Amino acid sequence: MENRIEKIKKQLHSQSYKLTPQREATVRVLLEHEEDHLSAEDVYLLVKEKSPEIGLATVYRTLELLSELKVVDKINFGDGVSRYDLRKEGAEHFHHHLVCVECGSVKEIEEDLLGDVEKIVESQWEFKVKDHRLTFHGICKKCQSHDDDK
Amino acid sequence: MENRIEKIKKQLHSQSYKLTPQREATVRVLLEHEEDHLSAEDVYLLVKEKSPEIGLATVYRTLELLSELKVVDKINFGDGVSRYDLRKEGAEHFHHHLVCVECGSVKEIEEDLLGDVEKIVESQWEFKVKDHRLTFHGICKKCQSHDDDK
DNA sequence: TGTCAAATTATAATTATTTTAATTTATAAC
DNA sequence: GTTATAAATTAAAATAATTATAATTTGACA
Repeated sequence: MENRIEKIKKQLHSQSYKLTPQREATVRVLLEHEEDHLSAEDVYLLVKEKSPEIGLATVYRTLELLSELKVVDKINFGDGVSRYDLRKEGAEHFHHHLVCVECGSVKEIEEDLLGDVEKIVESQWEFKVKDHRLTFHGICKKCQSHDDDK
Repeated sequence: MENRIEKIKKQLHSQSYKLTPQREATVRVLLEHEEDHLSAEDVYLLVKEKSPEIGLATVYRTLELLSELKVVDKINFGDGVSRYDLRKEGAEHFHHHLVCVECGSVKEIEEDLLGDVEKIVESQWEFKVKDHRLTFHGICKKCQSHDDDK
């Protein structure tokens, strides 16, 4: 964990930003909840447990900054809140998501399934792809088996 | 155009909703701007030109209703506003989007490029796919040629 | 150590959307 | 056709998410 913070610190410094205590606290929360898809408010409340003096606006600014540096990805599942995910180390692409419409759980797919599709888009629509967002809405494994009970 | 309105009317009736004048005016605006990706506010302003007495809340409720009936798709490009797209007639799937990060233009791909990917997701993650959202962020053809000028 | 820029805080403002309560409209029973 | 009933609409207020503002603090460095 510490070395990932070190890395992020260097990334910030390379763009002449500093890793302030508030920013560090925010990053730590993100690291501790890598599996979740936290909203800004979620992050704020978690950071507040450790550093009660932090302000919500700072969390927003920090997340925005981390998003610009591609340390986190800002996603929107259409529920009106932005969520922030740490990019996996070395991950080039934005990972995909499986959102269950029954229980609301969100699972991540880290594999890049879009290689071929991107090639098609680039050649057929002459569109230079920089990034992508892919979300599937459906029913997760768990809910499928629950449905059997009925 | 009229027969598409007829169809939507029937769809509403089948769920015991009515096609009120306000709803009809809203649908007409959507039909007239099929290529665009209008926000609720955009729709409201356009509807207002023809039916100045309509309220914003009604537009929201109508769009929400149409979205439930799968007449329109509600999308979010991450800019903080929800946008509403009429589903193409008979279109089973949610179409894909190409968002240009330079000029902000949005292009639609109606072809479904995800057939294979969905199969993989269904078998490998045991996730029953109902719908998907796929957006590419990148540089559109026009902006690519502009960049050459520099 | 004093100075300057960057960062933070608390608060207010803004934007998008939803809710509420009152009113209108349409549907259907009589 | 009136009257009762439910659905839909309006205008206004409320809420939720996010951003901007102004004052203050922090930290790097001359």
